[in-house]
Amino acid sequence: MDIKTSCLGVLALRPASGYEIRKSFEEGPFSHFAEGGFGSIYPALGKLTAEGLVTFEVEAQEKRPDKKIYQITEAGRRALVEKLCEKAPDDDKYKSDLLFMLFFAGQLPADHIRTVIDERIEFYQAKLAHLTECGGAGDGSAPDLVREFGVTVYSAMLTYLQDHRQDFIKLAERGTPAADAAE
Amino acid sequence: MDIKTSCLGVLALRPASGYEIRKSFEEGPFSHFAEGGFGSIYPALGKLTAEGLVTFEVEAQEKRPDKKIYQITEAGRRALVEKLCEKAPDDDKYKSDLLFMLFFAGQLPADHIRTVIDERIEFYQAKLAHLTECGGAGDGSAPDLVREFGVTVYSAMLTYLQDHRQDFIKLAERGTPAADAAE
DNA sequence: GTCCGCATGTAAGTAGTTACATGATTCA
DNA sequence: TGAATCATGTAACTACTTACATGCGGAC
Repeated sequence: MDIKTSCLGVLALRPASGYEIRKSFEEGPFSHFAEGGFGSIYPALGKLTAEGLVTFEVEAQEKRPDKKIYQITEAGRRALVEKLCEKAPDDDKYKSDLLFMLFFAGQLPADHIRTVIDERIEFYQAKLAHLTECGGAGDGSAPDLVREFGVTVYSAMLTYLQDHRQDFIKLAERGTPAADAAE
Repeated sequence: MDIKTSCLGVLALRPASGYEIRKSFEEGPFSHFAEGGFGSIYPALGKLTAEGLVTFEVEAQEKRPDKKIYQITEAGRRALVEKLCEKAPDDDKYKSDLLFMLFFAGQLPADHIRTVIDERIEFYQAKLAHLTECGGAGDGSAPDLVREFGVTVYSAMLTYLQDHRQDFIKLAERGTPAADAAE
């Protein structure tokens, strides 16, 4: 999702500063679909303000730059709904750099394959742990259902990687050219 | 994966023209991780040629622009391996516009939710059909294993959507604000 | 005493998308 | 007759990333 809509999404839940928006991209419920650094968030908030989709209040702080607390406006909520109602493109075309790499497992060093798979397994385990622990009580709310989706997908990928880790490593050790079996 | 590496990946399997590379982004085994239109492919091939990573031969055609058949060089193969050995970033952070939208199911029209979910279910079914029918014979090659990964992931997402279609539609009908249950 | 968290922002650069430009052939 | 496939490419634009700029306070 584009950065302006992502910011609007976060602000639809509660007012926040640019810094807090960034944090919620990393930790909160939005960490599964949004991303962006300060270099994109601050300009985005500026544009949203200019368009009247958000407003902000300055909270003075000692020894730190003043904090700007952004709040979504009614127009902002309408804009968010409008954006979300635009026909969803074929986003979830599953584009994965890991898969791209594994496709060429036969031409790559076995050590590299092993390392990357193990790192990814750990990553998925951490994601799942996070999703499970901080998860809602299965209350059927939208955020909870979306969380469950994440659990489903990450579990599937984790299981697959664990089951096929050895297969990929063997391919790398043997050196099987990917071209032979390509469609 | 960036466009230059994607092109190199396709050419590592067989020589191809820019037009054919585009097709393989849509249909071939690369359709799960690569994408890009002519506007990015042709400039990328130009740069790869300048860097000596690919070469091309012109195949004259009547009544059509001459076809340029690109071929990967040894340096190109080395560059591909090098690129694939660069530490894979946290790419597979599962970023999904569908999930972003469903997170706000309570604020959106039920019709929209229904349509989008149904479209996505069909999309996954088509993907799975394609992966199953044109799939390798379970020969354990890298492309085959990667195909299997695709089947695993798409199946998981399909099942989830089918199981929770009604839940999301009900949320939209009732109008449950997402904010209430947010982390 | 060095790194991390808090807090904002700008400037330059990269990479990719979209629209345009051209044009024959084949299929419905 | 209209759309899709084949075939290449450029120009303008959009959007995002990375690096820079500043600086206190607290933890290790």
